[in-house]
Amino acid sequence: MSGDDSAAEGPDDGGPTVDPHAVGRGGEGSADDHRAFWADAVADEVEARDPDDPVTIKGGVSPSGIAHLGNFNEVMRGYFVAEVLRERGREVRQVFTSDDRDALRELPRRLADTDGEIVELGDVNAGALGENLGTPYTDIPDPFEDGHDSYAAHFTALLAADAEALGVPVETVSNTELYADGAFDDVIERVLRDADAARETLAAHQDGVDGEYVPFMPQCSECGMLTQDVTEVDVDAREVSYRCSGIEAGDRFIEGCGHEGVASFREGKLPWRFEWPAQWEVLGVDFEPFGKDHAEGSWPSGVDIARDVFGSEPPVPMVYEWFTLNGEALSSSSGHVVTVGEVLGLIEPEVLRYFFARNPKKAKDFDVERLDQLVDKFDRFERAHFGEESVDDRLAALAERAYPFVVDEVREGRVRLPYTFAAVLGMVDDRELRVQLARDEGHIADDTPEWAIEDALERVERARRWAERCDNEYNYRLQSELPAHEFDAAVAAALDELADFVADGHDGEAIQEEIYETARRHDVEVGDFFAAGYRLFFDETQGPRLGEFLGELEREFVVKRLRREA
RNA sequence: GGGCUGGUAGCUCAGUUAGGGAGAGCGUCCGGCUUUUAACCGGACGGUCGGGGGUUCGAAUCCCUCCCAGCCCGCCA
Repeated sequence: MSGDDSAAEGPDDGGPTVDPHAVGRGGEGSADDHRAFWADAVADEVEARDPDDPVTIKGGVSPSGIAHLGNFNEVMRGYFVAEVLRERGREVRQVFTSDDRDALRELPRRLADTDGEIVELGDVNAGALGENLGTPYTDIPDPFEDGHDSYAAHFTALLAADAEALGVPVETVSNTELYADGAFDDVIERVLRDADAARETLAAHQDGVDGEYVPFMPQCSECGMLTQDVTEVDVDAREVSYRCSGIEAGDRFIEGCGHEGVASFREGKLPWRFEWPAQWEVLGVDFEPFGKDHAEGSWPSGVDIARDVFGSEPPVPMVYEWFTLNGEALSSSSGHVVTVGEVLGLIEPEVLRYFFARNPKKAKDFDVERLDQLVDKFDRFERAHFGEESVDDRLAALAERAYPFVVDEVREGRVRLPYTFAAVLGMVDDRELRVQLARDEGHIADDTPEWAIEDALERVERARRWAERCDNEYNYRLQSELPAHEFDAAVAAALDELADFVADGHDGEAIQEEIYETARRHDVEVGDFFAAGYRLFFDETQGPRLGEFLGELEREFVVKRLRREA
């Protein structure tokens, strides 16, 4: 049978809904079934299958390089569904497969070291890495030589650390270990014993699958490369004979060593189209979210392979749209990435979890320059949950339902400093000064508990880092040393007079007023005088509201600085 | 070329599954905080809901068509 004749075998044949686009978008039920939170709609779908406990939710990626924010869709989309199911009394196991028997096919332009810091390919031994093209990630030495067993182990460890930082209890599973332990033996046997049926099923979805096609890729015992050149299959002995002839990688071909040998089922891998449904089978997967790249190719073929070859039902699927980073596609290989570790340096974990709680069907941009907007949105979401802000019904319903899954603990009385205000506070280092400024602005009250103040100040450090990273209009620092600058006579005289005023002891509001007055008395443009003030304290021509700011600083310091003495 | 998804205000998005008021935040502008300088408050401006056609008493929402973007249609994952 040729692939073209099988168009009628759509993925919707003979089973429950497997349209991956439909799930998470709501059901076809009555108005009562309408869900404010997509994870509830997905959980409905999972429970409708009446799965055995524990319900298993899977995600997975190849550890091909930096685990970036986009990869965390695999973790976070599953996480929310897991949490919803747990709340409904289900036992849930969330696993994440590191698809680490995949072969390195391309050298990524950028990598991440043991601390998650991004480094360029040139900073590691790229030549040594390049010799491993075509070899599974678990058989490639860790380029950072930091104690991990392999390239795969290095990057998988980073991803696991990021998941933990986000507070997601996910169990990482090494695909290579599943093969090595024989977990795949039975499914591989089934595939190869009925290779014709396997071929036929796959051919319906993929061109170029002919009678020669063997759905197993042995690993060469000499050079470690994977090969597609299987010369003989011995299903009973559970081994295949092969010739190491090399594999395709991207748009080129990597030559093998030519060795001819025999590999067991544990010494190789299934091609992806079979491996994915094999994972469902072996791990008993009930739900799996995946990116839109899998929606049209791998998913429909996986459904048919699961049903026709393995005789089992595929999991509940859900397609998520991809994020962009600053308007452009994330790409591990090109290095246009941001890691969870980096992001958590800029926003709180709950804000990032909120980012993932939003509609998975819509492409979202993660715009670092405008993180303040994301944080503002989270703050609104939080206030909506506590009924502290009137919002439209939709958001209110979402906030009521989803908020508890976004935060570690639902706790009233939290203080959230507006992000840009937190960035303003980041212009000074002194903790007490930050607190005082926040009090003046009304964000902290007399009866605000200490824990809430501590939590609130966490955001200041992050907003400070954001201002520095973006080098935006909040990236000012109070200068501890007197900036070198010459002022003209009128401005100098005005500054001296303002210094006297401050020395007399006035509050911030009065100082603000006096700045205007002083400028006028000396026939200095108000704008120029402010600029002089910003120059003295920030070595810039702009800054935060100056009078109030100076009113909070140590008086002696302000006076001396205005007199250009220190 | 075929298929799938998306396109709503300057920006980021909600609303589309189930037809009925076009919305939010930010930005901008104006005003307030006793007198331009970013934090706080109020108000205004702002959209042919990608274009066109159709169904309907009524369409951002349903149907058709076209345009644009991403993805898939690899013995890649």
